[in-house]
Amino acid sequence: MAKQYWLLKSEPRSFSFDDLARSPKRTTCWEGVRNYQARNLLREMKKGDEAIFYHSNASPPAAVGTVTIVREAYPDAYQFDRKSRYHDASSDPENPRWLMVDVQYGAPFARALSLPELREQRALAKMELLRKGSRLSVQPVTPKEWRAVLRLAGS
DNA sequence: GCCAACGTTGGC
DNA sequence: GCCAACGTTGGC
Repeated sequence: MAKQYWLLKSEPRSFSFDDLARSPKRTTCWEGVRNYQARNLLREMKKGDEAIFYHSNASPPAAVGTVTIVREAYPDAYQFDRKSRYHDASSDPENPRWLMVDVQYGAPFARALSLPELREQRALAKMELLRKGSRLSVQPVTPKEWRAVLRLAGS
């Protein structure tokens, strides 16, 4: 099975790429995905896959580095935590609705790639991130797009 | 803060 | 099954 590539969005005010660098083992669980399409993509992730770490709701919004999937999808415990903003009262513990993966810090880009700059790239014309109205927080990235992004980042 | 795009909910 | 109302995401 060939390595797959992904893009993960995070609001830096909640959890930034630097926060991941400072996390124990430079690893975190990717909790809080509450969208079925995004969840289905989490389920397809394989250990060793890589993802672009993207800062949404930032100024400017930007791709800032890479992470590696180090644990494949497992139930997101926060869905059963009444105090969590990710609590989902209608999820059945016998058949958990929401999943998460673990990701590990990979490499920072030599420079952040802002959303406007990404939009200028012809090689990225069809990238999900750049589609009008795209809101998915977990997105597939083609190998071609992956290479184009890393080349642009000078990585 | 505004608002477009999208997903979900729930009445019918 | 339709669709209006509502909530969320996220760029600007």
